Amino acid sequence: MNYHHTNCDDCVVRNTAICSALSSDELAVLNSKGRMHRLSAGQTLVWEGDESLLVANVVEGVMKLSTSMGDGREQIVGIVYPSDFIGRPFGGRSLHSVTALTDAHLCAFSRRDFDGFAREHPDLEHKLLDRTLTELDRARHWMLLLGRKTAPEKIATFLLEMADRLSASTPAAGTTPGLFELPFGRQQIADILGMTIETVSRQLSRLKKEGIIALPDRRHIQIVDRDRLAEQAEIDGP
Amino acid sequence: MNYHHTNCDDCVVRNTAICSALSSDELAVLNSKGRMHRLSAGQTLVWEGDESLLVANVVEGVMKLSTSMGDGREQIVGIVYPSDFIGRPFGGRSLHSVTALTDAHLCAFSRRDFDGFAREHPDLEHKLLDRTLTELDRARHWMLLLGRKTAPEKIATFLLEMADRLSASTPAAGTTPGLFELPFGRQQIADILGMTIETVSRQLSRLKKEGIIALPDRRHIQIVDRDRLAEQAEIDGP
DNA sequence: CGTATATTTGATCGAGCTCAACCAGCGTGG
DNA sequence: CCACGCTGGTTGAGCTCGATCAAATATACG
Repeated sequence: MNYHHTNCDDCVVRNTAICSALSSDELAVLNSKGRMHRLSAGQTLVWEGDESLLVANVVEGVMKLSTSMGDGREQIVGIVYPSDFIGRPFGGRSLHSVTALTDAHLCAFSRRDFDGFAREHPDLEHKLLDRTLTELDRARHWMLLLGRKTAPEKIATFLLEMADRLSASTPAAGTTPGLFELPFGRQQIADILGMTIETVSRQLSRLKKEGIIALPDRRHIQIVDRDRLAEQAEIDGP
Repeated sequence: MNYHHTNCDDCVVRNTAICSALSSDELAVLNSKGRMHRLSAGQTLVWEGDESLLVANVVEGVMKLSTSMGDGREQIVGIVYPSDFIGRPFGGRSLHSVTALTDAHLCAFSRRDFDGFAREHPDLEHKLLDRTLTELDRARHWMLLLGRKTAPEKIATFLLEMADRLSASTPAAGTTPGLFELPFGRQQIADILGMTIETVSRQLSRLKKEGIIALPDRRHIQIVDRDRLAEQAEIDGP
């Protein structure tokens, strides 16, 4: 069996996802419409251009949002972490694919059900609005990186952002500071930063040689000299 | 005098801006908190990093949202047309500057007033949410262009998008089809597409030489062969 | 008209892409 | 156990697209 109902009381994102806008009673109603959904790494939940049929909260795992061109060029346009919301409520079709990068765990709803419920619960819509505004800020900020930063700047910015985003979720906090596990391979880093896999690899090798980072294995990065990395990111803003 | 109250009944964006969610009575209340604000071309309303103190509907004119780096590199992250909403409601600071590209006409509110009013009017928040979701889709879609498209593809995509966006607003529809007026100079096109002014100029010259577009003057573009232009844009999606 | 500003065009350079070989880890089966 | 192949990552060599530097031309404006 691939999905089933669950009790929100046990939910690890109960207080961080948009559900936090709801009382226990309201949550019970929403819960009756939702289903737990498990995805394995690499599985795609929604394809670019699909009609938007479902929305979900991410409970566990990391996902990517991506668009691609006819010839295979791909751009990752968003990374989604636990307690984030995915899907396009209120009509329309999805303009990007949604794919699991790790095994993932979603709390999913049919868009129809969710739309109806949301319209009756302004606090929920408010939370969603707040989140969407933040995502929009984030996306626009990333446009600066894609349009104007050089390869060294892109990599440095990326590593700093990942360190912040993943430090919380990484294993025991007791481990080496600055160490984290990337939920993606080199090609995906390239697709996030708008460059090629070779350039990503070369830039990482360079940072390693310069002693700014260490690369314990394919998937782990350790930031050794955060200050020098920040220099390379060329902090923005006038 | 730079701004004053106005009557929403005469407002040209009354039925297209988020105000369309409100009844006349509600609108009267909101109106009492708002002020008409005029900006001249080039004026900046909000600076990157500023605390978010005001929000507004654009009534007339075109504006840009932009972020920039210490050394002057700039990326335009959004273009705002009449009936669009600007500003960052619900706390936080603005991550991008907001600047008028043409003389503009805003219906502005203090963020505090707006936040309070919005929270009491779910329909207004809903409209805003819908708009924000659309903007987020648009921004993410643009990330594909910035990260993965070549210069010819960027220019072609840009011209097609501008033709669609501006055809409505351009003077009498009776004019030559495919002709429109750009509200920006070459440097701004470059800052939208993440390239240099020289490359923009060269690409436009090439399209002209190939007979795909005509350039009546600095600010006007006429699309002569839409099909061939669309070819060059390399339509995306798998 | 003359001066400041925007745009085009030309010539050259180099960051990052492409093509290609190489290498490390790792699961499979002889 | 070790050879094998497979996937994913690294490294090298050369080339290309778009950036940079520089100059010429067009347009606006007093």
